[in-house]
Amino acid sequence: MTATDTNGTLSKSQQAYSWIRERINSGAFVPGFRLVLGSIAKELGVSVVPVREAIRRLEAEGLVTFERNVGAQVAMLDDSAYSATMQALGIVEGAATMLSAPFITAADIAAARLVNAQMIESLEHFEPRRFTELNREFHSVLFERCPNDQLLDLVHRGWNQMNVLRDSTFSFVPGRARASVDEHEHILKLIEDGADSLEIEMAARAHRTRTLDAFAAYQADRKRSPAQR
Amino acid sequence: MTATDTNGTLSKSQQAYSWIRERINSGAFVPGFRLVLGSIAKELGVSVVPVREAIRRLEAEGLVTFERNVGAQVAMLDDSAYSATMQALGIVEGAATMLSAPFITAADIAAARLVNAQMIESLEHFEPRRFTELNREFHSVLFERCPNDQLLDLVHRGWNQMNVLRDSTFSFVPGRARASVDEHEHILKLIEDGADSLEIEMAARAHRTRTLDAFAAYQADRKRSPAQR
DNA sequence: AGCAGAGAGATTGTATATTATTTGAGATAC
DNA sequence: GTATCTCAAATAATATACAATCTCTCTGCT
Repeated sequence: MTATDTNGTLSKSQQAYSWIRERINSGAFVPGFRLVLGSIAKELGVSVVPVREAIRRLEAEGLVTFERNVGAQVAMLDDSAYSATMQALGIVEGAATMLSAPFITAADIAAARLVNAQMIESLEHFEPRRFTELNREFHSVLFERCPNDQLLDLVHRGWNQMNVLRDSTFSFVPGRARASVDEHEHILKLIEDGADSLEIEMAARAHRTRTLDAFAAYQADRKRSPAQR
Repeated sequence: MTATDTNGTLSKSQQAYSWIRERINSGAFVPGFRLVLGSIAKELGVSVVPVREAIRRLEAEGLVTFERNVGAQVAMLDDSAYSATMQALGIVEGAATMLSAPFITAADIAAARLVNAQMIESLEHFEPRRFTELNREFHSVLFERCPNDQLLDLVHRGWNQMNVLRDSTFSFVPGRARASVDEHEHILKLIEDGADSLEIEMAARAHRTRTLDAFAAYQADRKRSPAQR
């Protein structure tokens, strides 16, 4: 019964939601792109109401901004918002990792190491998108077993918000990639050794803090010489 | 009320949103209450679409649950969801307090102490709702100066979700109230003394953890003797 | 060059039809 | 006689089409 309700009959608003979300995530709708209700409705072959509802939902998730009587556009995080999101994600994700730790199996760790190895490989021919994918896959192992659904939800939200603007910023420090991979291994080791929960949490958080610092440095550098990117 | 500031022209969906939200917060719409689109629309004198949008927004905030072709009802957190929310809130709020600490002024601390004193007073003639109000007011001082808006938003979300079900659960441990007030003072003192940021964070988090423990104990007790409450 | 007004385009809201779910009555089987 | 299954009617959500309101832009006049 619940199996069949999600199958063929998918509510049009949900359909619209998935459709738009897909485009945002794939980068077809870049940050700042204006989402016109009528156009989307016509393209999807539905009315404007479901589209509107879908957009409202995306707004609540922070993927879309909405202005009264003006319309919606794909969220565009400026540098400061990006930093804030990253910091918040670090806090939430660190806690989720800490809570997950007792439930992470040896198999999980092995899988994570495999992903990490792929990340190292991918450094040869660096492709930002692929690296980001792998990165998310790795981190998933760290927090997916978190027994607190509420917290886990916050983590997912944070990741999604980061994804919104990744095209414009994720390649900001190629030099950071290598260090990132090493930190991954460090965190894995802590979990494997059954380290103190606070230590695990802070290691996971620091992993983001360092990215944040690298970003700030890059940002300052970019300001100094805006020409050569 | 902040009611008439941006209004004059207040979008009907926003109007509906505020109206429903008000009722939920005031307890007029108790957890589990069924929100029928048509009825609300008629009572507000608007069409069903704005109401629907308002409810979708409340759903995104976690205050309302929505089921396809069935309808909406005020969210009802069971014990486990309540615990999870509380734990997540503790984590997020603890971090927010930690980040706020450097910006908290002597005046802020004085104000917080005043609120705390009122909480002690209110213990004489204990009124759960008043106590909850004061509690939120106190905690606001601790995290409102948080420079990270994203994180602050998560804190607010958490508090609102707690509010949804407070009527049914907040009076669960009157004995906890006194300890809570003492912990408040402890946190204030740490901030005042410029304690280590991690120490502040963990003190703030522990404040919630203890409430959580008390709740678990109460829960177990209730299971043992469900008759006498 | 700068301001005013008209018009196009997009959002917001209403009325209405459609679709899905639930509920209750009646009939049949045990 | 009770229980269960089926079918129909009511109820409520979902989607469409239409109307009205607002915003932004482009053009023309001073």
